[in-house]
Amino acid sequence: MSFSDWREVRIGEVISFNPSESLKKGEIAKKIAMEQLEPFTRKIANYELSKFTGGSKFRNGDTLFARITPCLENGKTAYVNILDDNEVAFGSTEFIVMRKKEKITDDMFVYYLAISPDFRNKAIQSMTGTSGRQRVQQDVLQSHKIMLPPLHEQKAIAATLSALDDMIELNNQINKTLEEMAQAIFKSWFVDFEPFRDGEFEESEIGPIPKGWKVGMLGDFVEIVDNRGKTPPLSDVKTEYPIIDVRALSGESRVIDYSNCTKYVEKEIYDSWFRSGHPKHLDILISTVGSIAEMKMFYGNKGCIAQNVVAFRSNGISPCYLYQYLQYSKGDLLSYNIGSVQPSIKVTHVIKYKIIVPDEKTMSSFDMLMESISDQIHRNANESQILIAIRDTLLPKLISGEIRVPVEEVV
DNA sequence: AACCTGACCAGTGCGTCTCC
DNA sequence: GGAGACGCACTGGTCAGGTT
Repeated sequence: MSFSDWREVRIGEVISFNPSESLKKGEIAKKIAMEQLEPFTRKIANYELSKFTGGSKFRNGDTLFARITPCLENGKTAYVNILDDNEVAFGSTEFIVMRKKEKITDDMFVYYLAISPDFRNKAIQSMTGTSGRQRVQQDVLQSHKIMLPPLHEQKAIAATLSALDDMIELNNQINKTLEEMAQAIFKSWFVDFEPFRDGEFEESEIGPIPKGWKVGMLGDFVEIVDNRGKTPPLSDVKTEYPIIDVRALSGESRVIDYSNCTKYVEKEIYDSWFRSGHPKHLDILISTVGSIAEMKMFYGNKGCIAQNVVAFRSNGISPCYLYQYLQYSKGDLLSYNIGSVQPSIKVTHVIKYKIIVPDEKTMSSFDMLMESISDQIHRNANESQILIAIRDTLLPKLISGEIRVPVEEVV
């Protein structure tokens, strides 16, 4: 293969920016807000139906490119595929809409071009504006020159990257289903007591429970690890000891997404500074300020908890049981909010929360069931991290032609 | 050592101004 | 009059440092 069929073009010649679309004021249409874009995620998580008042307009196959700081830097770029054919939707005024040109560019290739480091860096360098609200200069992007492969090779490049994104999305979907299953089983056993219906029940301080079970305070079944409410001296470079802060606890999955961790400490600080210790495998990390009662299971053994995060280490009950219990009780935990300016919960209050503790046999069977689900979720999340790393390594090399994808010659 | 407070930065929607 | 540019306002989240 040669480069003879790749040609130098200005991006504006081969991609339409903010193509004209019409929506009447007040018309109900699908709206995709900035918050619905996840960093470096192709798929759009959600949309709402809303009256059109203004903003960017787009169709299926378009790429949405956040142009305002810090959304752009955070990689908020997405590919629209949640609309019907010929449907026009609208979104944040801070999206640049990028659309393929018929027979010149491929829509999925446009998306991968938009998330390629070269394009993103050009966009970030072009940003101007005062009061800290920097925005991309669209004309700089349009006049930026790239080497464009022929259409059939664009499709091949996009298909390669797309296959990886498909697998990542599938893993996420499987994990979502597993989480729902785990919660449904928990509810059936410990809220509705379905498997124990035929047995004897006895009164407890929070209602009837199967005979032989007990009710206790959360604090009796967990040890608490926190970091004294302070921030340790941080490392200038990425180390193997990330600080897990409130932000890292957001998201639906129980597995921490370490790409949300941006602060690290040196080994020396990790070893000496945190007097109450570090989270251990299967501890449950919970946020106590801001987005309160967000929780994750901690897998592995490296990481430090930030202030406003505490670790619950189960003591005498199964960690998976504790996790499902806390997830189910999230509403109750939120009601411990004492913050006036911003939400906050105190551990000293939360540990008084009353929980049901089943007999050992039940606990152990539940744990066996949950452990396999929990392990699978962890494995899938890990696999996704690896796929993301592969995609991010391949992407700039494919877009620039450093690595070529075999394609059928087209006559 | 734990708790509390307020400063400050980040993230986002909205309103207004300007230009075509 | 419509669309884009751009500043403002508000909320969320982090963190240092004072108080208990």
